[in-house]
Order: sequence, then structure tokens, then C-alpha cells
Amino acid sequence: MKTLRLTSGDRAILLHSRFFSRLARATVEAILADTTVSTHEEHDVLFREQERIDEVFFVLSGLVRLYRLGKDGREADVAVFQRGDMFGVNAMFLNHRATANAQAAEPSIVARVESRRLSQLAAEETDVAQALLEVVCHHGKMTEDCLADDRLLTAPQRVANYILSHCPNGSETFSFRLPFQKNVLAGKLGLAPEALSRAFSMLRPSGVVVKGRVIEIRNRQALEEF
Amino acid sequence: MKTLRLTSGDRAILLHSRFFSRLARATVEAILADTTVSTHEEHDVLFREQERIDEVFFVLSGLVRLYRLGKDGREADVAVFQRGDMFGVNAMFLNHRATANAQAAEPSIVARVESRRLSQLAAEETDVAQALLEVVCHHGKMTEDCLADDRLLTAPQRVANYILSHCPNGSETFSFRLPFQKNVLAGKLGLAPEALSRAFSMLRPSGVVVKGRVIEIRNRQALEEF
DNA sequence: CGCAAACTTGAGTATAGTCAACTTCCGTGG
DNA sequence: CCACGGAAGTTGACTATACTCAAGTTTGCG
Repeated sequence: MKTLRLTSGDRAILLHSRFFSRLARATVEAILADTTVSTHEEHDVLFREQERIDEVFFVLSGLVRLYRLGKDGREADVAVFQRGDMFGVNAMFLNHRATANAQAAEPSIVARVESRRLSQLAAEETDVAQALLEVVCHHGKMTEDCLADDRLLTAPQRVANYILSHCPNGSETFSFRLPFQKNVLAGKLGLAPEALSRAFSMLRPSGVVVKGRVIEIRNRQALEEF
Repeated sequence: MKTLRLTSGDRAILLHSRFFSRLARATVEAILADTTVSTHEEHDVLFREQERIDEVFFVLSGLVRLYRLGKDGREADVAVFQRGDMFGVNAMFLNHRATANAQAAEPSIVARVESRRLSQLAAEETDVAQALLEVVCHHGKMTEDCLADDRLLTAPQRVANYILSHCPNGSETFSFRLPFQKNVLAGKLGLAPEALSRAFSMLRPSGVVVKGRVIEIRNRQALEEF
């Protein structure tokens, strides 16, 4: 399902993204000129592993999950993208082949830029290349973080970590709303949904109260030591 | 311990690397002009997590391991680099901060390029930026592979995978020499050394014979189905 | 209000980590 | 060249962690 043009709200989101925010206004306009927009139901697949992709994507709203498939059909999330995030960039420099499947994890709206056009621009204007490098490096760091966390932390520790990463720096007690279903969080943390549930249980004695999607932290100190 | 100049052998290695092989000869020379070389004992640390780094590195010989440290001091490898590999690029675009520790996993020789100079070049010549993008995307894919394998495969499956990735495409039976200690392989695959040992044992019935560092495969088919 | 999906909890199992004992490999020096 | 010693690797026993399956419970939407 396609919408033809960007709304001004969409433009605002894009302008604040890691990618566009580093570019001169003229460059931004040159790119946005032929940007298309598509809407997706939950569970829609945007592209699949190995498939050729000739676009680069931005999440305007909703949530897009990148995952790999195992031989047995099991899925492993390798990234989750939210409003403002750019994805599919790596493919531009890897033979235009997707390294993972992309699926809307909730109803989502996505902007698309032809990657041919973008790589052409990157070859002409170095600030475009620079912006791409920053996006790609940032995403690389995220993946590395994920890998290290998987290897170093237990389930409750990963959850504690995730919660702390949402803590306004310095406050001892706070609360926030999960930006997606627990299901998705479980995937992002590399856990089965049951394991996430249990992890929350284990964190309760340390002052973590979960009510629906709202997480309340009563004792930041305890979390950091978990 | 520092050596002052590049040998011609070193230059050959660099010229064949993913990075330099994409650049015009003149550009290569411009970069190599102020490249330094350092030698390292096994276990030498090149840089640490969070530390500022102002260079980009190439492995000329030996092996460099990138790892993160857990609170308890445990180490988790996030990458292993061999002859010809470039590392430390991400830091250039992440505030010049290392995201991991780098350690020589055996006696090693490393080439270093000032990252200020490199990023300057990248801002002037788009093919340098392009080459960097390719290196970074490739490394990103490696990390993603690693993450997906960790989440989807058991220890023997990861080992089988690793072995198959060294199999000349199409041959049913073959053998090769591990390019590093089993110790290092274990780390790379996210396993304790004992788990690697056991994984090899489990693969024996499928025709994998391990003698020292030499791996012999008698039945590729069986490995692929593991 | 009722239904379906999301989430939680419980019980059992599988996988890999830890610690310890033992073996093999390999480089060194006699 | 052999003997020795230390490091690397293997094996065993035990444990911890997280997955699976199944049965509940809660949530939220129509």
C-alpha cells in the first residue's frame, strides 16, 4: 500500500534523523525529491534475506524488525528500528543484497530512497558519504553491543541494562513506557518471551515494577549492580 | 616496539586489502606516506574500550582480537582480524572512541594510519569514503553474522559452519589448517575452549577429523545437515 | 461483555559454562 | 637427540541458564 508524497510531519522526522541532520538543506531536498512512502500492516515483510534491494529505508512511524532465519525456521532478530531510523544502507555496499529479513513489527510507515541515486550522490558530495559512514558505524556499534551483551550478560542483566539505557542520567527513581510489545523486546534482547517475563520477575526484588507496558524503577542503584 | 618503515612485503599485503585495493595508486601512496608500523608480543594490548584512538590499523602479520570486558572481567570477542584486515575504522566516526579492546592474539605486526589524515582524505576524495564504506559495511555484516549464529546455532553447528566456510566450493572431501589456536577459534565462535573441544568430538561421527591444527573433512554433506 | 492475543508461570529438558583432572603437544635446554 | 616442563587441549562431573511445551492469567479491543 503506497502513499504518494511525504507529509510535512514526515519531513520533520527525516530532518532530525542521524542521516539527514548532517546534510545541507539543498542536499536534503535533492534526496527527498524522489522519496516515496509506503504503509505496512503488522507482519508485512519489506524484504527478505539475500534478496536484491535497490532502496534505502527510513521508519516514519511504527517499528521494523530485521531478523535472520535459521534452517528450522526459527527467527533471530539482528536489529529493531524505530521512528527516524535508517536501514538497508549496508546492502548498498554489499552487492545490493539484503543480509536479513525486514518485517513491520506493528503497523508502520516507511520512506524509501532509491539507493542508486543515493550512492551517486555519495560519490559526488563527500558530506553525503560522511553521513552514510556515521549511520553505518553507529549501526555497527549497536550490533556489536548486542553481540557483547549476549555473550557477557544473563537475561536479567540484559533487561536491567535495557532499562538503564532508558534512564534519564542521574535520577535514582523513574519510570517509562516500553516503545513496543514485550514480544519485540524479547526478540531484540535475544530472549524467548518467557525468559523476558522471568527476567522481569527476578528484577522485582530490585525495585522494578512492570504494569502493562509501563516500567517503574524504584532503585536504580540495585539495577546497576545486578 | 616500533619499526620505522614499511617493507615491500608489507606494501603488497596492504595493496591487496579490501580498503587499498579500491583506491587509485596515487591515493594509496598519499596514505602510505605517513604509515607507521609496530610489532607486538602475544597478549599486547593495542588499545582499550572507551579509549581515544587517533589511528586506523591494518594487520600485516599475526592476529588481533577485539573484545569487550564484562563487569566480572570476563572477555567476549567481537571480532578477530588477520593479515590484510583493517580495524579501528568505526572509531573514526564514533568520537574517536574505541568500542572494544584490541589485543595481539599472537606475535603480530600492525600498520597504522593517522585517522585525522584519513578522514581528511575521505572528505576530499569520494573513492576513499567509498572504500571506507565498503570496509565498514563488510565488518558490520561479519558482526551481524556472528550475532545471528550465536542466536540460531548450537556449538557444533557453529563449528560445522566455520569449517564449511573454509571449504573450497564443491569439493566433498577436503582438509585445511586452522589459522590460529583453538583457543582463539573458541573465542571467535563465542564458546568456552571446552565447548569447542566437545563440539569437535560431536562432529567426529560426521567425518570431521582433528589432528592438532589440521582439520580433515570426509563427508561434507553430513556437515551441512548438522 | 466476550473473545483473542499477549503475557505469565510452572515443570521438564537441553545446552553450554565451570572446575578439576588428565593427556597431548611443543619448544627449550641439556 | 632426548628429556623436561609448561602451555594447550581434552574429558568428566556438576551446575546454571534459558528453551520448550503446556496451562493458566491478564489485557485490550471490538
